[in-house]
Amino acid sequence: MVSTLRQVAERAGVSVSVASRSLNGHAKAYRISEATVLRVKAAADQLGFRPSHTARSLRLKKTGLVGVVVPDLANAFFASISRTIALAAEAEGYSVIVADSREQTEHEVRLLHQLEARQVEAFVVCPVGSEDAHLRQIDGRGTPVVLADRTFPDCGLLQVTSQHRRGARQATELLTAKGHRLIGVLQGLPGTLPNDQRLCGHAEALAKVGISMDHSLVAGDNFTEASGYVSAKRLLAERPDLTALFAFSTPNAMGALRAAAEAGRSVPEDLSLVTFDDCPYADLMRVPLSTVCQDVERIGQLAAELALRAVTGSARKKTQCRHDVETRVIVRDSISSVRN
Amino acid sequence: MVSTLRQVAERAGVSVSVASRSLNGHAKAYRISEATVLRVKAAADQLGFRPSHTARSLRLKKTGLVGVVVPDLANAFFASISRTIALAAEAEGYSVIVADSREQTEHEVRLLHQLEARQVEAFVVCPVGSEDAHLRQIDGRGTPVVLADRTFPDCGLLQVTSQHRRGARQATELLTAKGHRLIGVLQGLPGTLPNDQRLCGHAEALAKVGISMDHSLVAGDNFTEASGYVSAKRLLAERPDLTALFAFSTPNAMGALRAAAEAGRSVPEDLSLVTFDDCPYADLMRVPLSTVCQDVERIGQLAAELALRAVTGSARKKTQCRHDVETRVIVRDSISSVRN
DNA sequence: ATGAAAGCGCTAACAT
DNA sequence: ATGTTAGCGCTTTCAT
Repeated sequence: MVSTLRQVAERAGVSVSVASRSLNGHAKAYRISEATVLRVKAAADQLGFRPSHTARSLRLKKTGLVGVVVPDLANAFFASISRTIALAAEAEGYSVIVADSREQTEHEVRLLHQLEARQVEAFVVCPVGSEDAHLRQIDGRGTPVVLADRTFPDCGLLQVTSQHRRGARQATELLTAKGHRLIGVLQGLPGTLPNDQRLCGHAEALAKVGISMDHSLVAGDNFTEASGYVSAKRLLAERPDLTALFAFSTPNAMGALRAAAEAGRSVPEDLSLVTFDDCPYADLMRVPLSTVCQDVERIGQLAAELALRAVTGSARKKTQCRHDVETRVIVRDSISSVRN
Repeated sequence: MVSTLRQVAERAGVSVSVASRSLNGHAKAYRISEATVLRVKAAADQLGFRPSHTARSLRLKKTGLVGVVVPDLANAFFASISRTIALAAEAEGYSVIVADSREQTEHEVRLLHQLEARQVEAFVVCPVGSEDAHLRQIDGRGTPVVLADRTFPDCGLLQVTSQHRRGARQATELLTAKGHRLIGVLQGLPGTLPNDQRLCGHAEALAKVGISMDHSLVAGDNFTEASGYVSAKRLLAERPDLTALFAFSTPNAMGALRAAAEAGRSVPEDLSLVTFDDCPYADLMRVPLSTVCQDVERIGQLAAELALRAVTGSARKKTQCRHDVETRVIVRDSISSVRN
């Protein structure tokens, strides 16, 4: 704001158009003389000229902004995703506006609209809740929306998530291989694709050892620590015969750990635990959890690419709108064999 | 972008100014009739009108943007600060652009300039390195810069940080109270105020029990896990008589934990450890660390307030440009008594 | 090789 | 009570 293009032009003794072109590297395209270009550039940095991104955005109808909306920026998973997106965006000259929806749809909607008014060119959102109408609406209105992590079944939007079913199957297999047959599930938000796919995977793994899933062994209503704690507490009380728990998120698992401690069950001796997704310093925990961890970097990277591509790219190819990133099994020592 | 104010005005059969005023609540100030206002509003949402924030920014010379630059968004501490700032900013109608400097001054400078060009109205930065010239320069150029966490001695900028000296004194006292006299220090980045103040606090606590600080017991060159690991490794090898370690950050402490394990020293039995700042799920770690933890929420909140105030507020009051947020001692069990 | 001028969408004097 | 108009700072036809 310190100085405008016009001032630069005046100082260099040229018109604003020449100044603009010189500074934007359109010099040769407009056959502007070398000398002039130099003169303009000199004037520009004498004045400490910083082109107004705002004015440019208005003129070009391109803000160079990407909106990222996550449920909780303090959660390592979302912080990491945001970071990756920020780095990827930056590499393409974009900036990222982050917004924290505090796990509430109401906020999510408000923030989305706010950012829409700021004319972000694309959204990456890790949605809360199990409704996607508002997201589809925004996308339909012209700002591409890519969903990351928490996606929805049958939703036309671009989506990046993990191989939940396969991952969950592997997780449960870790348990069944050690003889566990009575496994409690601490689920996340029902109705979301990650949750429901993990449920499928779990059922598949159980089927392999000839048992069918008992829905009374599934508890929980969100990916939060509170949900994990409450449901583990309940499950452990109602079904003391459970030998293992499968937590659908790190916070769920942490809640379970606390509930287990309170119930006097030590992990892994009296209770095995496996979780979906990892957390920093997991190996330094009292109970290093065996887990099926998501490739957060890759998810963020891919989401950023899709978002940026949707902006610059031509037609939206509906082919493969969902990307399932590979998960990785990490065996630590939260699982013990069932004693017969 | 779908529709402009002009279209709304046309549809409502009024001029753009009336439309603008009606929509912005300046109706009564301009004595616009109730009926007109209603007509305009109706037209607006029939058209799904979203005022262009870009155009408004240009006109008002106010972008409503705050730039947040942190060394590593995946680090829980910075993620948390960013979150708090985002929430506080949002409450005032501002949005936050986050940028990750990857612990490198070079990137920090580049990002800062980029955001400056975007005309963010204020910065909150957790700086990397021990140079503040570029930050002062930006502030001098008109965009208020408030430093959070990593501040610098004698730097005219607004700063929010913790009571490092007092906190460090308390941390060391936790150790000396248990009889520790040979304490290794895993420091962060020398030259930064947090680091140097913590060193002072440490020395003070030692002085209280009649010993003076031995600088050969201080190692480390950054707040990273790598620095903690390497320096702990070295210290433990060179001075096997050390009975305790004081890590200046969570990553430093985690590095120390790994180094200790490799050196065959178990914490707290063969080595006590205290750290500055906390981390999520600290109580669920194998060794729940005693710590002096920072009030991240408060730091973020205060930083956001200062930044927002600097924008809206009148003259920059130079009085008290540094805010030292209280720390809190959390005793867990990483400290044992020295056996005599 | 350079300039004049239109206009992106909005707000706020300044008229009526 | 409502309309006209001049910009905000920039890019880009369209002239010359």
